[in-house]
Amino acid sequence: MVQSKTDLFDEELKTQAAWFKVLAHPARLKILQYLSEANSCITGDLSEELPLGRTTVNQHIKELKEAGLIQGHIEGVRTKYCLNPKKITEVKAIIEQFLTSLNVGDYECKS
Amino acid sequence: MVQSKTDLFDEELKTQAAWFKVLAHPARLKILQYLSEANSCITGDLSEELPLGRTTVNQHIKELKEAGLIQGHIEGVRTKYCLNPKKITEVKAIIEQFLTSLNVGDYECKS
DNA sequence: TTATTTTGACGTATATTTGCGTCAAAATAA
DNA sequence: TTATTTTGACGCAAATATACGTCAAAATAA
Repeated sequence: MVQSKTDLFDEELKTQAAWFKVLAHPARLKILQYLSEANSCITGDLSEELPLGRTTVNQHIKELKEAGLIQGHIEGVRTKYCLNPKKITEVKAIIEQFLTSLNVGDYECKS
Repeated sequence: MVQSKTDLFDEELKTQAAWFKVLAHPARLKILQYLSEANSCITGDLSEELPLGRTTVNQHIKELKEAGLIQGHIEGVRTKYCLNPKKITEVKAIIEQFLTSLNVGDYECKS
Protein backbone atom coordinates (compact mmCIF):
# COMPACT_ATOMS: atom_id res chain seq x y z
CA MET A 1 0.00 0.00 0.00
CA VAL A 2 1.17 3.49 -0.75
CA GLN A 3 -0.09 6.35 1.30
CA SER A 4 1.18 9.84 1.32
CA LYS A 5 3.74 10.08 4.07
CA THR A 6 4.54 13.70 3.63
CA ASP A 7 2.65 14.42 6.86
CA LEU A 8 5.39 12.81 8.83
CA PHE A 9 7.87 15.61 8.25
CA ASP A 10 8.42 18.88 10.14
CA GLU A 11 5.81 21.51 9.49
CA GLU A 12 8.50 23.81 8.17
CA LEU A 13 9.87 21.35 5.65
CA LYS A 14 6.37 20.54 4.47
CA THR A 15 5.60 24.19 3.88
CA GLN A 16 8.82 24.79 2.03
CA ALA A 17 8.41 21.71 -0.15
CA ALA A 18 4.80 22.66 -0.89
CA TRP A 19 5.85 26.06 -2.19
CA PHE A 20 8.57 24.56 -4.34
CA LYS A 21 5.87 22.29 -5.73
CA VAL A 22 3.60 25.18 -6.64
CA LEU A 23 6.47 26.62 -8.67
CA ALA A 24 7.47 23.31 -10.23
CA HIS A 25 5.81 23.82 -13.61
CA PRO A 26 6.91 26.17 -16.38
CA ALA A 27 3.32 27.18 -17.16
CA ARG A 28 2.84 28.48 -13.63
CA LEU A 29 6.15 30.32 -13.68
CA LYS A 30 5.23 31.85 -17.02
CA ILE A 31 1.84 33.00 -15.76
CA LEU A 32 3.44 34.64 -12.74
CA GLN A 33 6.07 36.34 -14.85
CA TYR A 34 3.52 37.53 -17.35
CA LEU A 35 1.40 39.10 -14.64
CA SER A 36 4.48 40.61 -13.09
CA GLU A 37 5.65 42.15 -16.35
CA ALA A 38 2.22 43.57 -17.03
CA ASN A 39 2.58 45.25 -13.67
CA SER A 40 -1.19 45.41 -13.21
CA CYS A 41 -4.34 43.38 -13.46
CA ILE A 42 -4.82 41.60 -16.75
CA THR A 43 -7.93 40.52 -18.49
CA GLY A 44 -8.42 38.18 -21.42
CA ASP A 45 -7.33 34.76 -22.42
CA LEU A 46 -3.99 34.05 -20.82
CA SER A 47 -3.70 30.83 -22.79
CA GLU A 48 -2.67 32.80 -25.85
CA GLU A 49 0.60 33.49 -24.12
CA LEU A 50 1.40 29.85 -23.44
CA PRO A 51 1.67 26.73 -25.59
CA LEU A 52 -1.27 25.05 -23.86
CA GLY A 53 -5.02 24.88 -24.27
CA ARG A 54 -7.36 27.25 -22.46
CA THR A 55 -8.69 24.65 -20.04
CA THR A 56 -5.23 23.57 -19.06
CA VAL A 57 -4.05 27.11 -18.48
CA ASN A 58 -7.15 27.77 -16.41
CA GLN A 59 -6.28 24.81 -14.26
CA HIS A 60 -2.83 26.19 -13.57
CA ILE A 61 -4.39 29.57 -12.81
CA LYS A 62 -6.70 27.84 -10.37
CA GLU A 63 -3.75 26.25 -8.61
CA LEU A 64 -2.00 29.57 -8.31
CA LYS A 65 -5.20 31.12 -6.99
CA GLU A 66 -5.65 28.37 -4.42
CA ALA A 67 -2.07 28.88 -3.36
CA GLY A 68 -2.90 32.56 -2.94
CA LEU A 69 -0.27 33.83 -5.34
CA ILE A 70 -2.78 35.41 -7.69
CA GLN A 71 -6.22 36.96 -7.32
CA GLY A 72 -9.07 37.28 -9.77
CA HIS A 73 -12.07 39.51 -9.77
CA ILE A 74 -14.95 39.54 -12.16
CA GLU A 75 -15.60 42.52 -14.36
CA GLY A 76 -18.62 41.94 -16.53
CA VAL A 77 -18.05 38.88 -18.69
CA ARG A 78 -14.37 39.01 -18.04
CA THR A 79 -12.11 38.17 -15.16
CA LYS A 80 -9.17 40.29 -14.17
CA TYR A 81 -6.12 38.48 -12.86
CA CYS A 82 -3.61 40.05 -10.52
CA LEU A 83 -0.59 39.00 -8.59
CA ASN A 84 -0.94 39.08 -4.83
CA PRO A 85 2.19 41.05 -3.95
CA LYS A 86 1.90 40.32 -0.25
CA LYS A 87 1.81 36.57 -0.75
CA ILE A 88 4.59 36.68 -3.31
CA THR A 89 6.82 38.48 -0.86
CA GLU A 90 5.91 35.96 1.82
CA VAL A 91 6.78 33.01 -0.40
CA LYS A 92 10.04 34.58 -1.47
CA ALA A 93 10.98 34.78 2.19
CA ILE A 94 10.10 31.15 2.83
CA ILE A 95 12.19 29.99 -0.08
CA GLU A 96 15.08 32.23 0.92
CA GLN A 97 14.87 30.69 4.35
CA PHE A 98 15.49 27.23 2.98
CA LEU A 99 18.22 28.31 0.60
CA THR A 100 20.00 30.05 3.43
CA SER A 101 19.78 26.99 5.64
CA LEU A 102 21.79 25.19 2.99
CA ASN A 103 24.99 26.75 4.08
CA VAL A 104 27.89 25.47 1.96
CA GLY A 105 30.38 28.26 2.50
CA ASP A 106 32.99 26.04 4.09
CA TYR A 107 31.71 22.62 3.19
CA GLU A 108 34.26 19.86 3.58
CA CYS A 109 34.04 17.40 0.78
CA LYS A 110 37.05 15.20 0.37
CA SER A 111 36.24 12.79 -2.41
CA MET B 1 -3.97 11.95 -25.71
CA VAL B 2 -1.77 13.61 -23.17
CA GLN B 3 1.83 14.23 -23.99
CA SER B 4 4.25 16.25 -22.01
CA LYS B 5 4.18 19.75 -23.40
CA THR B 6 6.80 21.14 -21.11
CA ASP B 7 9.22 21.19 -24.04
CA LEU B 8 7.31 24.03 -25.57
CA PHE B 9 8.44 26.59 -23.01
CA ASP B 10 11.57 28.75 -22.92
CA GLU B 11 14.71 26.92 -21.98
CA GLU B 12 15.11 29.22 -18.99
CA LEU B 13 11.64 28.58 -17.60
CA LYS B 14 12.07 24.85 -18.07
CA THR B 15 15.33 24.91 -16.14
CA GLN B 16 13.88 26.96 -13.32
CA ALA B 17 10.77 24.78 -13.04
CA ALA B 18 12.90 21.63 -13.11
CA TRP B 19 14.94 22.84 -10.14
CA PHE B 20 11.85 23.75 -8.20
CA LYS B 21 10.63 20.22 -8.88
CA VAL B 22 13.80 18.66 -7.51
CA LEU B 23 13.17 20.54 -4.27
CA ALA B 24 9.44 19.80 -4.18
CA HIS B 25 9.54 16.99 -1.62
CA PRO B 26 10.21 17.26 2.10
CA ALA B 27 12.36 14.12 2.09
CA ARG B 28 14.75 15.67 -0.40
CA LEU B 29 14.90 18.95 1.51
CA LYS B 30 15.57 17.03 4.70
CA ILE B 31 18.39 15.03 3.12
CA LEU B 32 20.02 18.21 1.85
CA GLN B 33 19.69 19.91 5.21
CA TYR B 34 21.02 16.90 7.05
CA LEU B 35 24.11 16.76 4.85
CA SER B 36 24.54 20.49 5.20
CA GLU B 37 24.34 20.39 8.98
CA ALA B 38 26.79 17.52 9.14
CA ASN B 39 29.11 19.82 7.21
CA SER B 40 31.00 16.87 5.77
CA CYS B 41 30.56 13.55 4.07
CA ILE B 42 28.26 11.16 5.80
CA THR B 43 28.11 7.44 5.84
CA GLY B 44 25.46 5.04 7.01
CA ASP B 45 21.77 4.62 6.62
CA LEU B 46 20.22 8.02 6.00
CA SER B 47 16.75 6.53 6.26
CA GLU B 48 17.07 6.47 10.04
CA GLU B 49 16.76 10.25 9.93
CA LEU B 50 13.53 10.28 7.94
CA PRO B 51 10.10 8.70 8.38
CA LEU B 52 10.46 6.57 5.26
CA GLY B 53 11.82 3.16 4.37
CA ARG B 54 15.37 2.65 3.20
CA THR B 55 14.49 1.95 -0.42
CA THR B 56 12.39 5.06 -0.64
CA VAL B 57 15.07 7.24 0.86
CA ASN B 58 17.60 5.74 -1.53
CA GLN B 59 15.37 6.70 -4.41
CA HIS B 60 15.28 10.30 -3.25
CA ILE B 61 19.06 10.22 -2.83
CA LYS B 62 19.33 8.90 -6.35
CA GLU B 63 17.26 11.80 -7.65
CA LEU B 64 19.42 14.30 -5.84
CA LYS B 65 22.51 12.58 -7.21
CA GLU B 66 21.17 12.66 -10.75
CA ALA B 67 20.39 16.32 -10.31
CA GLY B 68 24.00 16.77 -9.25
CA LEU B 69 23.21 18.23 -5.83
CA ILE B 70 24.91 15.43 -3.93
CA GLN B 71 27.79 13.12 -4.60
CA GLY B 72 28.55 9.65 -3.31
CA HIS B 73 31.75 7.70 -3.24
CA ILE B 74 32.23 4.15 -2.13
CA GLU B 75 34.38 3.36 0.86
CA GLY B 76 34.52 -0.36 1.45
CA VAL B 77 31.02 -1.66 1.99
CA ARG B 78 29.71 1.79 2.70
CA THR B 79 28.95 4.83 0.63
CA LYS B 80 29.81 8.32 1.72
CA TYR B 81 27.37 11.02 0.74
CA CYS B 82 28.32 14.66 0.28
CA LEU B 83 26.72 17.81 -0.87
CA ASN B 84 28.12 19.26 -4.07
CA PRO B 85 28.71 22.85 -2.94
CA LYS B 86 29.36 24.10 -6.44
CA LYS B 87 26.05 22.81 -7.77
CA ILE B 88 24.15 24.03 -4.74
CA THR B 89 25.50 27.52 -5.28
CA GLU B 90 24.57 27.31 -8.94
CA VAL B 91 20.99 26.26 -8.16
CA LYS B 92 20.61 28.96 -5.55
CA ALA B 93 21.51 31.48 -8.23
CA ILE B 94 18.98 30.05 -10.70
CA ILE B 95 16.20 30.21 -8.14
CA GLU B 96 17.19 33.71 -7.08
CA GLN B 97 17.02 34.69 -10.72
CA PHE B 98 13.39 33.68 -10.95
CA LEU B 99 12.40 35.19 -7.63
CA THR B 100 14.01 38.45 -8.66
CA SER B 101 12.17 38.46 -11.98
CA LEU B 102 8.96 38.49 -9.95
CA ASN B 103 9.28 42.12 -9.14
CA VAL B 104 6.29 43.29 -7.09
CA GLY B 105 7.75 46.34 -5.48
CA ASP B 106 5.28 48.72 -7.05
CA TYR B 107 2.62 46.33 -8.24
CA GLU B 108 -0.69 47.95 -9.03
CA CYS B 109 -3.56 45.84 -7.87
CA LYS B 110 -6.85 47.62 -7.56
CA SER B 111 -9.36 45.01 -6.58
C1' DT C 1 -35.97 37.91 -26.55
C1' DT C 2 -32.09 35.20 -28.61
C1' DA C 3 -27.19 34.85 -29.85
C1' DT C 4 -22.42 35.34 -28.45
C1' DT C 5 -18.45 35.67 -25.41
C1' DT C 6 -15.95 34.37 -21.45
C1' DT C 7 -15.04 31.58 -17.84
C1' DG C 8 -15.42 27.83 -14.25
C1' DA C 9 -16.88 23.02 -13.13
C1' DC C 10 -16.66 18.36 -14.23
C1' DG C 11 -15.03 14.20 -16.17
C1' DT C 12 -11.48 11.39 -18.55
C1' DA C 13 -7.16 9.57 -20.30
C1' DT C 14 -2.36 9.43 -19.93
C1' DA C 15 2.03 10.42 -17.49
C1' DT C 16 4.69 10.90 -13.57
C1' DT C 17 5.78 10.49 -8.67
C1' DT C 18 5.88 8.08 -4.39
C1' DG C 19 6.68 4.30 -1.42
C1' DC C 20 8.28 -0.06 -0.86
C1' DG C 21 9.34 -5.20 -1.41
C1' DT C 22 12.62 -8.26 -3.33
C1' DC C 23 16.75 -9.61 -5.26
C1' DA C 24 21.66 -9.44 -6.43
C1' DA C 25 26.33 -7.56 -6.30
C1' DA C 26 30.38 -6.15 -3.64
C1' DA C 27 33.08 -5.72 0.33
C1' DT C 28 34.11 -7.28 4.69
C1' DA C 29 33.97 -10.65 8.83
C1' DA C 30 34.22 -15.18 10.70
C1' DT D 1 35.37 -20.82 2.17
C1' DT D 2 30.79 -19.16 3.96
C1' DA D 3 28.05 -15.70 6.41
C1' DT D 4 26.90 -10.87 7.02
C1' DT D 5 26.40 -5.96 5.93
C1' DT D 6 25.42 -2.35 2.83
C1' DT D 7 23.79 -0.63 -1.18
C1' DG D 8 21.85 -0.26 -5.98
C1' DA D 9 18.70 -2.17 -9.58
C1' DC D 10 14.27 -3.62 -10.77
C1' DG D 11 9.49 -3.80 -10.63
C1' DC D 12 4.84 -3.14 -8.72
C1' DA D 13 0.72 -0.58 -6.87
C1' DA D 14 -1.35 3.55 -5.36
C1' DA D 15 -1.52 8.48 -5.55
C1' DT D 16 -0.97 12.85 -8.08
C1' DA D 17 -0.27 15.78 -11.81
C1' DT D 18 -1.07 17.12 -16.74
C1' DA D 19 -3.72 18.15 -20.59
C1' DC D 20 -7.92 18.70 -22.57
C1' DG D 21 -12.95 18.02 -24.21
C1' DT D 22 -17.52 19.18 -23.05
C1' DC D 23 -21.00 21.47 -20.80
C1' DA D 24 -23.33 25.19 -18.26
C1' DA D 25 -23.68 29.69 -16.04
C1' DA D 26 -23.36 34.70 -16.35
C1' DA D 27 -22.88 38.91 -18.63
C1' DT D 28 -23.20 41.36 -22.68
C1' DA D 29 -24.61 42.27 -27.70
C1' DA D 30 -27.92 42.16 -31.34
